Amino acid sequence: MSPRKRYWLMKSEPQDFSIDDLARVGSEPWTGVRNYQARNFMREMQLGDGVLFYHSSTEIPGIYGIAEVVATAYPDPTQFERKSKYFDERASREDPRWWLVDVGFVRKLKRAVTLDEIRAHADALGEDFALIRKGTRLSVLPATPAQWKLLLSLE
DNA sequence: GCCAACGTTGGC
DNA sequence: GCCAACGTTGGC
Repeated sequence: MSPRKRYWLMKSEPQDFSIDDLARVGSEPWTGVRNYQARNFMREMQLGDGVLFYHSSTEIPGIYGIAEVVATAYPDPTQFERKSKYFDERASREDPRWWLVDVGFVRKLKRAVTLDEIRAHADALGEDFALIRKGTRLSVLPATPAQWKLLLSLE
């Protein structure tokens, strides 16, 4: 028995990597996460888990598409690449520090669900939704089935 | 570009 | 173990 499907939200700056980029390449290793909490969430992910693809640091922040987990966690190769901006000299292949999953394109939303709209439903989403929790800047965070359903109903 | 909020680092 | 300094995130 495979564990029950779980849901997540993953942020990306569209100038670096957008939902259109994901649509073009099909799937992508989620490199560059250097936050332990976000890393730990990625290590919990299972094949087929649902991902809300969020655009941050852009004119209209919000959820722009749906993706899914297509490879479970493995060491982020950029931590070993000296030329990479994600290089981490404290990491070794025997003892990797950073892990990632591969994310696959599912579909774009018919229209974006903006951060403003998400905030307008803060009460229904509940205080455990980290995206709009004060002071939280996690780039990878969990969503409950109810939160997933509500967010996509705003599409 | 600004800056609030937060995480990490490193001296002590 | 404390905490100041620094770096990063991400909305505005």
